[in-house]
Amino acid sequence: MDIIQVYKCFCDKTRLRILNLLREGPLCVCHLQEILALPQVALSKHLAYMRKRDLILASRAQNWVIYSIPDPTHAVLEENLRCLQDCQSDMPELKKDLLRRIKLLKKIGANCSAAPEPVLQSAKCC
Amino acid sequence: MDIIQVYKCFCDKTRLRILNLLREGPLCVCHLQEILALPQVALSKHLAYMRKRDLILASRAQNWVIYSIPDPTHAVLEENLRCLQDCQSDMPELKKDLLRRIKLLKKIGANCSAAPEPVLQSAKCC
DNA sequence: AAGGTATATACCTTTATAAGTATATTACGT
DNA sequence: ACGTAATATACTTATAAAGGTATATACCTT
Repeated sequence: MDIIQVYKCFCDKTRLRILNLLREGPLCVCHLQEILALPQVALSKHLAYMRKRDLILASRAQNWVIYSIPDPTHAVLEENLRCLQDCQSDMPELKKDLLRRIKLLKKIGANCSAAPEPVLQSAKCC
Repeated sequence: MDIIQVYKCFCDKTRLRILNLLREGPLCVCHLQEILALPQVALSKHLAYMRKRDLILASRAQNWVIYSIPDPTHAVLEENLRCLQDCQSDMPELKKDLLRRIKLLKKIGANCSAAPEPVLQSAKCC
């Protein structure tokens, strides 16, 4: 992993918000979309950007794509993901996003987040 | 300090090399130039880029401008500067730059690096 | 096969960045 | 005042990135 590419991923607000969320656990695109309240295409492109640089991992589960942070990761990435926690005060969005995440997961029963490859039986996302 | 601006500074190889050097102590532009073996204008622009974002500090000493990393700095910056040490293996240039720095400082007597505002009496840089 | 939902890609436009050449600025020595 | 060294800025060009609109792909349900 190229550390410059890691920094490139971190130098955009939307990507920081995405990483901040995935740090807590996997999420499908539609949930990210709901939490971040951003257009689908914007999200999709930022996700592709980070996927291409190996910061995040996509796995398809039926109709949905679940994004997550791969487990054994680079030290720089690890450290900066950890930093995101301390940056909640610098970027109020981060804190709000996490609250919205909890709220959403409570509402839907935490399916997506709990398992990296959830078994979804209905046509409803989680 | 805006953490996104910190990451923007870190996502360029030349800037990483500059920060890696300044981490060890202040340096004037001409020494940076000698160590990094890059055109003056390139250096000057990257320094301006980081100066504008408060990552580095410029202080004039006679004919020279000494760059340094301000002392009480942001946690994210602090952490990533520290990370640079561990990234020596990821980016071999970093290690080589530090060696060239030592060599240069030995040659000139470590003037620039030792004092943030060195007293230079001759027209020779350090 | 057909239609719907979820996600990704193509294409366009605007803005940011990087690197180069030339020139300006600042401070020094004479 | 003049010349010179050190550094910064203006200008140009090329490339990357961000956001938008439209469209394509993948999978599911019927």
